[in-house]
Amino acid sequence: MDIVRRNTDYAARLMVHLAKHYGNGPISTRTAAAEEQVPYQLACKLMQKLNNAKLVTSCMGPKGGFVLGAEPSKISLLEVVEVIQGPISMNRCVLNEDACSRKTICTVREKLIDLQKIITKGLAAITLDELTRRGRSNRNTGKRKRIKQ
Amino acid sequence: MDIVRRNTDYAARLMVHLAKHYGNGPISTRTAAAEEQVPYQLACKLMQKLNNAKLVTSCMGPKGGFVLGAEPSKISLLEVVEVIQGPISMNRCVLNEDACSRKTICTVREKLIDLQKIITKGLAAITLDELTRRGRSNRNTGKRKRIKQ
DNA sequence: ATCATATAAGATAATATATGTCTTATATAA
DNA sequence: TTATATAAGACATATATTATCTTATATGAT
Ligand code: SF4
Ligand code: SF4
Repeated sequence: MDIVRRNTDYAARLMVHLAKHYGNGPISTRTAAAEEQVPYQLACKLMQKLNNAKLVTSCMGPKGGFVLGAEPSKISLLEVVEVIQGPISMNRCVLNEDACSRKTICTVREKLIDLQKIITKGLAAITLDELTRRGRSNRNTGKRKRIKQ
Repeated sequence: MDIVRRNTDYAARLMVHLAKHYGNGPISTRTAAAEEQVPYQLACKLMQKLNNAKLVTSCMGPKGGFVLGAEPSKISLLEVVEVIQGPISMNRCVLNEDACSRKTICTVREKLIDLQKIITKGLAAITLDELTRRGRSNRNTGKRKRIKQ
């Protein structure tokens, strides 16, 4: 099972789509879903969730659609993940204090808590803003492979 | 759904148990399962998987059981995770090159690949060895950064 | 006012995955 | 030979995710 689930991936695509068109008025779910290859009915449900969480704002009626709830640079991938699939959980004992009776004698738990923090911070650092920038977004990671032959 | 699944958690407990008794001959699954509060039949299946992966060695017959396949300091939590639940996958496109047709135009994928590497390295850095040491194993006051590249 | 378009909400079905249990076979020390 | 323990895999159950379907509601345009 993937950490980022399919629906979350769909939602991320839709959010990036909105980010790309930020400032140009509402984008209908139908067109966003079509362009981002997300099943339309599913897209509707996902947009509802995002709307409830105020990550987007709905505009009903013809010529309606959704607009980002904030600037692309203010919305992180972590927020999308948490809205769609809930918080990241390294193990059941990490979020739920009394999920495991062995908590007090367990040596693994603390390690997993540390790791979870790292993951969460990593996702929080990815903004929609940078996800709209194609090709040049990883210029400062020292990674540059992809030199065309 | 938790990143570390229940069966993996069980397996980790069993492995830590074996690590605690490393050098004292084989430990039967029955006693390990009882002490670590793992359903016996499930424990058998998990030990089989660990055995196939050479993380433990089986000794059949009475007074038999399992012994770690290597020193506790040589076995990481990552290995246990991968044997029981398969490799960590941030998203389906990360491991499976052709899981998504959008791969070439996707800005999210590279970010997730980076994150996955961090998680994997984090799990690989946790050895059974340190999981046997109880009572605040991070004596250097919680500042465990430096995940080795 | 009416209509076409688009969101809102939630029930339901279909899949996929994970977990737990059971049965039978096999190896080996005592 | 026997008691103990692993080996292997079928089977059943539980849970979670994904997809679809239906009905209701809001709103701009005609
Ligand atoms: S055994 Fe430890 S790591 Fe596993 S669920 Fe319990 S407290 Fe968490
Ligand atoms: S859209 Fe991007 S991140 Fe999502 S599965 Fe496809 S390649 Fe991976």
